[in-house]
Amino acid sequence: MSKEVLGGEELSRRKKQILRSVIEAHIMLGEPVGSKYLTTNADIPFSSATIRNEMAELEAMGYLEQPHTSSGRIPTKAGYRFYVDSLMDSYKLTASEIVTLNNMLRSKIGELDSILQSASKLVAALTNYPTVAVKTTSSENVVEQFSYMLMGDNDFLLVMRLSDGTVKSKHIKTDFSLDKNILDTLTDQLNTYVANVSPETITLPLMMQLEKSLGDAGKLVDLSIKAVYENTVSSDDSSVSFEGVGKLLEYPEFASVDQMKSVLNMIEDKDGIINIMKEGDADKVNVVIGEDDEKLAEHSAFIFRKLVVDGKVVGAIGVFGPSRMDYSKVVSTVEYLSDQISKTLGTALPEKKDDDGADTKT
Amino acid sequence: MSKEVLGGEELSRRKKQILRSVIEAHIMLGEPVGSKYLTTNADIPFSSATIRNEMAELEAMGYLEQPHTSSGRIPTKAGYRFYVDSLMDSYKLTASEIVTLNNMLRSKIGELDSILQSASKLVAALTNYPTVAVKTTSSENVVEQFSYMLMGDNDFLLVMRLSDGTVKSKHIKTDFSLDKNILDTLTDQLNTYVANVSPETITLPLMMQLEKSLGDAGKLVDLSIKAVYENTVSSDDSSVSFEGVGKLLEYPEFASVDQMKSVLNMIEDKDGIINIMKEGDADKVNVVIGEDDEKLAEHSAFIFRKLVVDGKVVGAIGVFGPSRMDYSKVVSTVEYLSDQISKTLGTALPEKKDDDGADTKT
DNA sequence: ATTAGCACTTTGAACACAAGAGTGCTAAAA
DNA sequence: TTTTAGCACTCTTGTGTTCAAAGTGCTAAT
Repeated sequence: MSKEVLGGEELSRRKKQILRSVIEAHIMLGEPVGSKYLTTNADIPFSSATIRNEMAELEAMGYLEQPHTSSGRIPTKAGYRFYVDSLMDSYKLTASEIVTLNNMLRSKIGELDSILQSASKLVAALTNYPTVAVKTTSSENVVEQFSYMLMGDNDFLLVMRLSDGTVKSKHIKTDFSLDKNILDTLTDQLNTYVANVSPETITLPLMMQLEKSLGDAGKLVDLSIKAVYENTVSSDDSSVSFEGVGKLLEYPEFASVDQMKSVLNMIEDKDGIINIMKEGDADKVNVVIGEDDEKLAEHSAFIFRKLVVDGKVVGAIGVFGPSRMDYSKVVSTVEYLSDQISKTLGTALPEKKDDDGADTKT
Repeated sequence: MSKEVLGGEELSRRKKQILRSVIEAHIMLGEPVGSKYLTTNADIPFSSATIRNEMAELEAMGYLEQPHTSSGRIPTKAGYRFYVDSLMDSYKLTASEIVTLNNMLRSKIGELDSILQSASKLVAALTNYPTVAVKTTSSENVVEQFSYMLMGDNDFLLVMRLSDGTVKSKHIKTDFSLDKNILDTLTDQLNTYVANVSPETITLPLMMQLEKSLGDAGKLVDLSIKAVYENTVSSDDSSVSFEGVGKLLEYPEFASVDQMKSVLNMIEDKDGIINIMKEGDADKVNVVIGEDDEKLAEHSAFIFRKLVVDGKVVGAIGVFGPSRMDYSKVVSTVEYLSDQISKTLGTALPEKKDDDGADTKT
């Protein structure tokens, strides 16, 4: 007769079985599930009355709830949580799903942006839930290497390779004549004194010293440092993009104007998404289940995983859906795909040379 | 008793007045407007009966329609069209609106991406309709200049400046040792033979000749040309982004699940948007009003203008809303803003040098 | 410990009904 | 000839009622 509320106490084997059946049935049907349904459709060798008793207890423990006095039970947030953490089988991706995923990766080799885009399209198609792709800009970005392209007599392009692998450039116009020598000197000095240094530590004395030592090119130091700042410190390049939001409308819990409203708000509130994702662990698939007090809207859940490349978090990929979503399939898909992406983008040199070593383009 | 259907025939002064009043009232209220409403709220010096007669004729002519036998009239697509083309006053932007717009432009000088983004946010806020920002990639993009950055002993970054001003790069790994000489030779040759050439005209013989003449660097020709292709021909960089879609829910005609569905579909169908925009004139604000047969969903309208910089269409900015949207205000806002953006982005060199010649970053 | 049975609650669909809004038309007034 | 008052008619919308279905909790029997 355990009646504790969420006491962390063990559930009997039978309770687990019933909880699990309720949740899986509810994931399938989207409707409250009653005792009778379970007796006929799940293989539980007890009568509806027994199940009713057990469900009443599961409700008291906080795993189930009733929308109103007389309808079946639906899982609470705690119920889903328990399911995800302890009850759920992990879904096996089918061979054809794996093939699809791998094809995508192979064809779009190299580019974070385009990988993210096709990955999220693909996951949306595979899971039938909308996906979110996030590209983060690490705040500790520094310029690792400078270079230039001479354009005319009076302008050139300062090219910077950042530590996250992207390449930025800045078009600089001058009021004096440029030549190869001037720019060689400039980039040499920049590579020596400014590369690999956090922009905050670039001091005025350093800059003045650089300017002096550079002669003609000195006039360009100021502009160059500005360019560095623009592309590291103040660059707000992180992007959040959605794919397949329309799919939500197929799920009755979102097919109301109010629900739609909150979803649209969420979509437009990129910071909200980023914040949720920030709090996740970097080395596993995170499952956030929404409820009243949370950042996430009620009846919705968010499954995501950060993308780690060479030890750095470069983005994340996630799936948004109703709280009754197909956790096991989504978790497996996200897990597999993000692992592969991380590997693909890693610096590991190609083992064999039949594959060209293409990589990181901006 | 003219009873032609849309005969292109002149409407009497009184009919115009009534049509206009109906449309403006409907834009305000969002509901069918009846004869009685007009007698009391618009200053039409006739009785409701007279207005009823006129409205019946306007309906026969195709400018108005009744949702059902006994409710007021609402404008048809033809009605809106006539209103936009002939009846509408142009809205005067208020001083504060102009100030807001100009501030935005000043602060974000230089960068198409970020200008588009803030512009669309601003227009969404100002008009209370969602906005669309489109960036197009001109298909005649060619690489104008090649350069490189040596990274390790076995990899380097091929840097390309494209004719649209953007800079792209590709990370290339090799299975032999690199040095400055090899890469200098490579980029020299690329600049001589491949720069400013449409990628379609790069033939195999040319490539083979290049490979031969380059010695060690020859092995890199193939990869380099591949990089050129990736970034010009097959680069699908045009982007469509929405801002403020949630606002639509405030308008009752969109506050239904079905309507939402079609809107979400539209948002996800970037090509659809691009196609609609393609057909617009480049030198004016275009107003597309949706109806059954059109590309655009019923009850919605789309107002947009292309952004022309130095004679090239680089993008577009548009406003999406219900067909009863506030045309005059939206048209004015879009017009003003897109004019200013086009000017701001034009090549005019900075007059004074107190402003650094910042430009085009990737 | 389990189950059959029953009374009870809630939902949701179907239906009827009244009120309100707006029309078209006719006949009178300007 | 043009305008308007008046009236019958239509359609929508909201409300109240009824009724069946689903599912529960509890008691008593197995």
